[in-house]
Amino acid sequence: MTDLLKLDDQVCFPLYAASREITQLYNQFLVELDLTYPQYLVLLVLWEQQNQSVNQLGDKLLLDSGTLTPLLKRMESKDLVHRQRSAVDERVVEISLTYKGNQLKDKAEPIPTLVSKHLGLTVEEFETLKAITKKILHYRK
Amino acid sequence: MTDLLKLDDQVCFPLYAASREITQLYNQFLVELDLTYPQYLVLLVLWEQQNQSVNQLGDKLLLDSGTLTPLLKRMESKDLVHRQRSAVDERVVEISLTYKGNQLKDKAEPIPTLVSKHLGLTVEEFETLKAITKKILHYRK
DNA sequence: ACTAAATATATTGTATACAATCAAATTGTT
DNA sequence: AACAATTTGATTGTATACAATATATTTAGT
Repeated sequence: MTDLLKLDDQVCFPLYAASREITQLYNQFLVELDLTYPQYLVLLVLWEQQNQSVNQLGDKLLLDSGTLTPLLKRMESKDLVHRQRSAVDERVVEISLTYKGNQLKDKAEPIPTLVSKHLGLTVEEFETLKAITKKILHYRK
Repeated sequence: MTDLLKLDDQVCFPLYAASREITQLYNQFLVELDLTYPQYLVLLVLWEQQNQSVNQLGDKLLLDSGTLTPLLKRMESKDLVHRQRSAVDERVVEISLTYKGNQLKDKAEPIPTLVSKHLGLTVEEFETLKAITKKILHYRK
């Protein structure tokens, strides 16, 4: 039987390495926009819905406040987002896009296509990969 | 047509999130062995071949010295590995397993199976995921 | 109204990642 | 041999990740 502890037989390692690989690939394009991949993800979520709490962002990106708070502060210092305490509930911090943050959407538009081309996967492979990784995420709690 | 910038349509985000998810899952089991997931990966490689340079580890794990050097020093301080300059080439640092690092293999053996069960993917899904992520890694240069 | 529990974010501490730079050692060429 | 180019790790600086804890606020139960 195969050795359970052989690096080459594990699924988790290529997944882990491929994830880093793609992040680096994105970063190559994002550096022109002075963005990192996680910052770009925050913008994706905000472009879909202008105003969201830290909590809502964390739910969608599966990131906790220990990651998001400093990340959002860096984005605020780059004038990409506003951070403001909710008047209704003082515990909530509302994140909204600045003009600059909004404007970046056009420049970001071509990036997913560029990344896809670099990866060289077929359409079926993309769909399969998306389906399986989403299935993994559904088993969390 | 679909919005290219919708989070839910991107492949890269579920891959990124699933990778973090699996790392956390591994860490839940590895914390008993006082290991992190990247440290466990280093041990995987060393269990296959007792003695390797930092460079060889980096080639296999696709990590650079900026990550590996401090990681290996932490592992050295936990008495899991030895770090020693090569006598043949003084630039090379040879990493070898300590007795303790060797002994951990038995305790680590059941972990991949436990993780697999938690993920709840079929055998076909595992194989497909492995194949696609490995394909992604082959496009690096 | 009072107070315990729950919620939302922030902080702290540790551990990756990785780009960029540096330094030492080795190799290749003349 | 002399020396430029290459190789190998280490270092520095910045940016995630995330567990654990802390703090402020709100909600719920009596």
